[in-house]
Amino acid sequence: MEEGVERISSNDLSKQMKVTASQIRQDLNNFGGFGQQGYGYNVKYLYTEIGKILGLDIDHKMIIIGAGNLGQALANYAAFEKRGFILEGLFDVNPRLAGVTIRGVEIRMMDELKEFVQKNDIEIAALTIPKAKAIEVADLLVENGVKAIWNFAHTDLDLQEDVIVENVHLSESLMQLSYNITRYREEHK
Amino acid sequence: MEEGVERISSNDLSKQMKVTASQIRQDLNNFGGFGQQGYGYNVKYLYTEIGKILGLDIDHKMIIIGAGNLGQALANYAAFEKRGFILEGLFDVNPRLAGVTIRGVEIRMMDELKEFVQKNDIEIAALTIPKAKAIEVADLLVENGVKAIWNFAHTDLDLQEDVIVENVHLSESLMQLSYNITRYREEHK
DNA sequence: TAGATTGTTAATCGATTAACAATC
DNA sequence: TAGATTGTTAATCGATTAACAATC
Repeated sequence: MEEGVERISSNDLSKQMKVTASQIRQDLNNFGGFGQQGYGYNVKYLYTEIGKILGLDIDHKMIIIGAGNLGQALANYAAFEKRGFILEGLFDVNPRLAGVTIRGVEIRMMDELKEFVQKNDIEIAALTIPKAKAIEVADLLVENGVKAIWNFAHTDLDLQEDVIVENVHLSESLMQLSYNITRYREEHK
Repeated sequence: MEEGVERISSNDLSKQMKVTASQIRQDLNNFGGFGQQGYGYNVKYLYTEIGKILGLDIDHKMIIIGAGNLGQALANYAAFEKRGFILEGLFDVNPRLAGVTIRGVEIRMMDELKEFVQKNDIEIAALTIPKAKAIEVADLLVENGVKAIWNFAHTDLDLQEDVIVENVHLSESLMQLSYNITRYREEHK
């Protein structure tokens, strides 16, 4: 779309994405028929439809718990807003951060969390706090209506099954990298 | 191991990990036989062996390019050292950061990068810089001996196939979460 | 020796790929 | 109408699960 391409075939997509054309057609058809025989897929239309599948056509109110380096990094990442993720607040325990704003969003203290979540109908909470506090904060969030947790804490959360949890465990990602280095070395020695 | 458990059966592991016992045995046996009939798996031994498979028994020299919030968050995460990932340096373009240290590691300017990588035999580089610079910096790193890139930039790197790339695309993770919210809603409406 | 539990083979299941009729 | 390319069915492949003989 950025390159101004108007239509694309599953075959061309296949080359760019390094998956088979068959799989692209099969997968897209799980969600509906977005193409047209003899024509291919209209890029703009496909983009919109995939956005709908992913829920990017709807706004999601979000807060970040933990305004340390990682929390601030997330808050500064403007592209989230573009995708419908609206940052409503940041929370931390550090009183030095009270009232500081990042991209216009205020950092609040943890004792305000409960009321804030209820009043502002927060849907998603990003958890960038230490392991020790993560489980209890997650419980509090869920009790007060949060539907999904984006979990950066180095622990697994065991929440009721109607709560969506998306884990980002950076140490696992680094171990995956390390495994690939090791495997590559063994295959080439 | 943290709970002082000495031995464990594939069946008990299965319950904790939410995969079948069969799969645990099948998967472990891809890498060798780590258990003993009638006994199960020795927890400490299994931990060590999995560490070896992942390459955690060997030290990996690492640098971080980009000392913004995300780069600093990574640098502050001490648990990496424990797993053998040794942070040797941080790099940034911002002259205000020159000479600042994080956990004893100095932030250097980008013009020192090439020489530093060569002299210090850097194996892994974490890339926490904007998209626009990522591709060119990745090329420079690879030219000077870096074997693996931990890529946080919002772009895919197309490097020679002997370079290991591990992508952490946070926006994809957030879209996955959004998809799960959407899917859950559709299943329960 | 009896019981437990692995390592491994065989059976099943699901996901990927190939093929092609439908249709723009 | 001819060519292109989808949507979809059928074939293949690989991964997961079940079963059980080996053995601690």
